[in-house]
Amino acid sequence: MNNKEVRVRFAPSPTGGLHLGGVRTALYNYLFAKKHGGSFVLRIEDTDQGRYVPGAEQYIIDCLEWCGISPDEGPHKPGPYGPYRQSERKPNYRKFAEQLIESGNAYYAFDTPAELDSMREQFKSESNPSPQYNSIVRDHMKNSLTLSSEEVKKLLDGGTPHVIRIKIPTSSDVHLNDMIRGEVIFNTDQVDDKVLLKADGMPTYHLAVVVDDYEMKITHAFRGEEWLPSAPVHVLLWEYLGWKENMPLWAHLPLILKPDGKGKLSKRDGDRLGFPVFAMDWEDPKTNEITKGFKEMGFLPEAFINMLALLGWNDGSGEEVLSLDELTDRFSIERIHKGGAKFDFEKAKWFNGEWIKRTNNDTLLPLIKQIFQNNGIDAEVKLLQQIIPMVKDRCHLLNDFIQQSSFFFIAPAEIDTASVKPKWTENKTAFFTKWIEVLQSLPDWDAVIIENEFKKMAEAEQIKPGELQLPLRIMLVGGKFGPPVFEIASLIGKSSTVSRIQNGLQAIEQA
RNA sequence: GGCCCGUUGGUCAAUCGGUUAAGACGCCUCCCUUUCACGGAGGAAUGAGGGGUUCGAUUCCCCUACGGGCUACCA
Repeated sequence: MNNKEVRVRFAPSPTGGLHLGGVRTALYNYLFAKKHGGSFVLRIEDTDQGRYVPGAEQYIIDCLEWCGISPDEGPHKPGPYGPYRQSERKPNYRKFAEQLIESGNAYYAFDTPAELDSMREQFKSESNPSPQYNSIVRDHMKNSLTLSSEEVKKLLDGGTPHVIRIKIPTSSDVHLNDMIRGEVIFNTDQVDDKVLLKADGMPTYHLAVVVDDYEMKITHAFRGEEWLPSAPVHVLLWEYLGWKENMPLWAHLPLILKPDGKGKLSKRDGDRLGFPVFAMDWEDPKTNEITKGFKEMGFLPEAFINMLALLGWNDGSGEEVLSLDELTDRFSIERIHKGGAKFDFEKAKWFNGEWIKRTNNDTLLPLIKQIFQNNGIDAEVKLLQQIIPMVKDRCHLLNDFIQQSSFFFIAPAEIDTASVKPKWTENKTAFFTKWIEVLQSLPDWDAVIIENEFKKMAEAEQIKPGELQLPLRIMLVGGKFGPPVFEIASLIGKSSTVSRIQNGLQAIEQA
């Protein structure tokens, strides 16, 4: 770190929804940058024109903003090291690839995809199911190592499609000092001659990540563990380009795994198991298929990032509910785990419940109002202000407010008569019929008064109040849930209470 | 197949050679509540296996097993 300003980057590909793992990588970048007073850069790695998805970039920016971890520099927020889209940096890469050819660390390769296929077919064997373009194979291929310089020049001048590959040295060890994993050693005999510059002139990830990290003065590079196997290529590139001194410190993050089976979490798992995998709703522009996001599922951003931060890291204190500021304060790379963590949606919901409880009612209000609106209910603000503190403790998701309080605004569509019908008796019908009259004559409409009257009358009728309270609840809210029943009655008002009892009685009789 | 990474209850995990092996989620019981929750009190449940090193290993080393990642002109 030696006095250099900390600069980190989150470098996603704009290929679709932003995955949990991606958000966590962005989050760790953000936490680390903020903790050290550094800069957090967003770089769009759109070098694969075939996988580019329009709208994905803006979506990523929106997700980060929702999470409260917006980058300091990026395509949306120009800084001194732009442009921040690799496609716009295209002219930049070729010269470095050619510089590598110049220094003997790379070469032109003219093999067609078909020739590569047949090579793989030819070298494929029981003991080597996936042959690589390596030091042995390259001698049998069409490249500037096997062709004469005249032939190469002719091909180049003739505009023959070609790529530039790194020339991996034989039998040497590449050392990588990972901040999380310590020293990892790779033998170059296991590494293949990766393509650096594609036939379309675009760099591959391998070249682009090194060039851009260098030019953007990145000091610490976080990425998923799936990148570890290609790390030696990157280390070699830093060396060959003469930038070794400036190579960022690497941190390969553990993966987020499927809750059940094995393997890394994918969008499919979310669909299959019924929980979101993306930060926010993602609509595929091709198919118009919408994949649910945590936001729309009713998560608070504070809870979402809190849960993610703790998936693979903790501060050792045992405290789990932490704000972004607290996370920033406590974050440390040394405490990031090495092993992958299975995602647990139940725990995620618990985090959200905790955050709903500790979020101001005023902050909650517009969110809840919006959710009601989405459900076709125009919730009156004054009423909401009374309802939110009453029900927030029973909600794990913001959407739970619908189940827990929609009956304040509209009469229940369905009534759970099955819970009361078996124990229903004639005298209960009589009770409620009479009770309606009492209610109508009540001068003041107040929860305590209603409750007292209710109990008084139950006693007079010689029925246990408990036997009557559940039916009353069912009639007012539709089921066995919600806050104290007399408070509900008080809030929905006399006429609604009376009409719901009337309808309820009818429904129970008919059931 | 090869290479690399990993392995404490069902899940997230603390422990940095000596502990009755924390805590949280989930689950179960009880209390509160004649709704559902919240809250409170309890409970069941963990060091993959085998070798070393050491007075002493969950902790250090090795092997095995298991899990994962990578093995594209995708990132």
